[in-house]
Amino acid sequence: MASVDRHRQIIDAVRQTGQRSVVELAELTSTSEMTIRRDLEILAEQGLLERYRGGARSLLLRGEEPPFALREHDGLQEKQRIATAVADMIADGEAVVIDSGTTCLGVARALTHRRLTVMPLSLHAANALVGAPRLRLLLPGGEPRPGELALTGPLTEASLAALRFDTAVIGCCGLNASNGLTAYDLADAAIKRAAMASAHRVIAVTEAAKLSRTALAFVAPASALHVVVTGDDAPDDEADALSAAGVVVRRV
Amino acid sequence: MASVDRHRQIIDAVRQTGQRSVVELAELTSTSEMTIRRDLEILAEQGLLERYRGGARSLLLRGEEPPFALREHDGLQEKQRIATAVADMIADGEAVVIDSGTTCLGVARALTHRRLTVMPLSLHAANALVGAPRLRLLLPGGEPRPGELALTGPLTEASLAALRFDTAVIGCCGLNASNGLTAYDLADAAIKRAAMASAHRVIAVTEAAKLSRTALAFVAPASALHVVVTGDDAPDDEADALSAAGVVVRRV
DNA sequence: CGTATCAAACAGGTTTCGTGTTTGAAATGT
DNA sequence: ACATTTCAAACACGAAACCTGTTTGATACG
Repeated sequence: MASVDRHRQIIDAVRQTGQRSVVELAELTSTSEMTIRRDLEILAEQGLLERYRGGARSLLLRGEEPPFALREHDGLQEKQRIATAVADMIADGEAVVIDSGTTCLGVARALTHRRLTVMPLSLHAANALVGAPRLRLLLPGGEPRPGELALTGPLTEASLAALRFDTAVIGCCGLNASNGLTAYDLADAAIKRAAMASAHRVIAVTEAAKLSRTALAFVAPASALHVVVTGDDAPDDEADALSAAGVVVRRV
Repeated sequence: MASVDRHRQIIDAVRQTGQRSVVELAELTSTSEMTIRRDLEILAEQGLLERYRGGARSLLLRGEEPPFALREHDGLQEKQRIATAVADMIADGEAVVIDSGTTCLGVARALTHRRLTVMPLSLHAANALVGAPRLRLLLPGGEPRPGELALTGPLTEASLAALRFDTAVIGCCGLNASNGLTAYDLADAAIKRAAMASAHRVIAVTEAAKLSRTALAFVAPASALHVVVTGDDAPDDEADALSAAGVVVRRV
């Protein structure tokens, strides 16, 4: 996993100053310039940065969501704990809709060997679940957003509107009692709302860090959630505020 | 690709006599019994055969469709030629629905770098198309059938019913003038019909071998097709019969 | 026109994967 | 109950794939 670390190093360096030269990056990572060029080519392909002659500039604007490929390796343990905790809350035979995002992908993986009906809202989760023998996999229609592979659009909303689930597992980009559940992407926000409307019980999952964050698109007030599963280092005041809004907060 | 060939050898041997012992297969492939056991484990996982102590028995019944993993490596060149021929028939800007199956997967791959709106009817094709920069990818809902990953069911039909395409690329398990277009799977047949109904032009793709075959589920008469693209070793009489039904036959 | 940057090709090193062997455990048959 | 067969796990070996650095000739920029 040496190359992955270097990629992250490059991304961070480029984001820090907006742009970096190939020579700088080669020095920083103590590799050859050729390796840096190959890395930049890969990262540019993923849309993480823009290549120009002699270097690269960042495409990650402040306040924007970092891309899936990066978030996937962040806080793995916390996500794992959250995922198993959520899996324990779901009973065999239930029909579950699982939102897009890395935390929800973890939940999907934790449900692989269960006997359930599952509708994932991203192709990442769908791919993780195909072939699961006891699982009934139901895919919504829609347009997969590049990278994230989250399904959005009228087809997705129509698919959700046609179904009723026992539980919705919703990810979020920001969540707190005052601003409610928020997302970076407007289309995503609409889908989250639709998924919540189609489910009897709503479980929100989020790393502790997101409790102090608020994203662009408002999805729903905290009171619309039944359970929030988050990390064990979630601040007490936020947890209390959510509890006061009638939400069951589970820190794992 | 040595192991792939051995797997095929094993499958063929097992299907030939219904079942084979581990010792027999080890001798036949001139490998160790341990390797055979590992192979059988893999193949059993794919649902290609059933393991029992000392050997394995075939699960491929006569007249049933061989699984995706096997067909994928069959007649690669013919499929490639068909795929490029179909791609040439499609103009930039069109909206295209692409059926499931290995031949259609080839067509999807051939369209990767085009400027089109594409709705694939299988997750295999969907995965091949995500990340294509100029492509607008539209996914139908539905339940992915294991292995094939073909999307079927009411959600799929609803997605298709809501849209109108310029071209439908349809695969088939059997096709000839007298029995029309046929498929192995009933649910698949319904989807093919829905896709054809939603498209202005219908292109059927099929290896030449399938022109002399007829599968269980009737989809549509040959006259419902506008173009058939097939291999260059397609028999003249079948091609003529299709032409007589008003279909343009393209042999590549 | 000179310099910097780049992409392709080659070579070395490392890692991963597949295979074979061994060993002890489990299952089957007598 | 015992002997035999079958199996799975562990280890070791070799081949293939991958990553990286260097070289070289081409291309872009000032």
